Amino acid sequence: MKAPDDLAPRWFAQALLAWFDAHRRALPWRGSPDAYGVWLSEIMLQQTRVDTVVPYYLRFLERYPTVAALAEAPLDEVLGAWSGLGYYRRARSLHAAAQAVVDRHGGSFPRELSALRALPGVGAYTAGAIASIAFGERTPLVDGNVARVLSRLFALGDPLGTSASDRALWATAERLVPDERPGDFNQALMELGATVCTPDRPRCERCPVAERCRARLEGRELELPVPRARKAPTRLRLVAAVVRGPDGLLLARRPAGGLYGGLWEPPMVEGGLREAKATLAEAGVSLGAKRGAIEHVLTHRRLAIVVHSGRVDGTIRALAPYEELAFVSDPEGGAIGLSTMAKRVLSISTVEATSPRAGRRR
DNA sequence: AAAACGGGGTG
DNA sequence: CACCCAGTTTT
Repeated sequence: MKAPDDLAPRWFAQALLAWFDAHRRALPWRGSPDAYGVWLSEIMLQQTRVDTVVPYYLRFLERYPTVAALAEAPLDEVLGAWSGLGYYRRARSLHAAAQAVVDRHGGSFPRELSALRALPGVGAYTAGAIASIAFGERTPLVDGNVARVLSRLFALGDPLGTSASDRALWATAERLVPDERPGDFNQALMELGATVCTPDRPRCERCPVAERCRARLEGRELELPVPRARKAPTRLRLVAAVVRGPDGLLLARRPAGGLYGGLWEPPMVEGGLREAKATLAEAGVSLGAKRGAIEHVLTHRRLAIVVHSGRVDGTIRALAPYEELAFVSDPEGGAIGLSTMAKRVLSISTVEATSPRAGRRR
């Protein structure tokens, strides 16, 4: 694979850095970045927008000022602070990585790419971000923004997400990243993608490198990058039982791996009402009146959830695949992890209690 | 190499 | 509604 050389790396870095110095957004993790802050922000920013991350980042930093403080916190509390951010495995990895930094690196982050890469939740992108931004190492990185910018600049036509595309993008990024200010350069590339070289309406008139952008010169900026093929989301029908007892709400904890791993929710089972009734009965929960229904949409899944009230008959028994069932007095207090989906199910039954006609929200 | 993994903003 | 976001991990 021949590296494109129609764009001189030095000129490119100079133009991009000058633009970045004039147009960079003021974000809470910028300024004088330490490895802990960079790492925390980068984990949160994985597949998550800047505006969404900012309040979580500030809250985390206040609650866990150091990596040691985070390492000592209970996992359930960290999941509680993460609730609503999504991709909950990140929170579990965050906690495990904090403990690894304390146990294996004496409480300070390593600066070698391989050591960073070995931390849970840290892949090629995040390792490159920490190494370049926090430690000034000449390390490339490729995220969604960089992929789009480079695809257009060099007219890279491989569909995103393929190994061919990955190879070309990382090789290109590696060639461009300068010895001086590699962290600023990487952030500038991402900033350009986020604010100028946007997916739908690129503002080429504001782009500092438009004069040497191949896609622009060929009038193909809207055709690149070629998106990866998308699979239709699978549909899932679920029945949820909202059980209120004297000690609070009956919640179930999901298994650590997989969807909503480690989070709590009202017990729910897959399938139709008849099937759900039988399964829940085995766990000692009997289903009452229907309270409403919601549809919760994920990237690759559509959950149709019918919400019933429920009652415990005698003793509660295990309910697969949940790890544990327990009555919780203050589910949204932050002591445990609760997904937005679970909160919606709970709000349905709460709203329903005072206003019987309330159906689907949003 | 492909699929799983959340949630929300945007046009 | 479709797309996509400062990706990583597992299969």
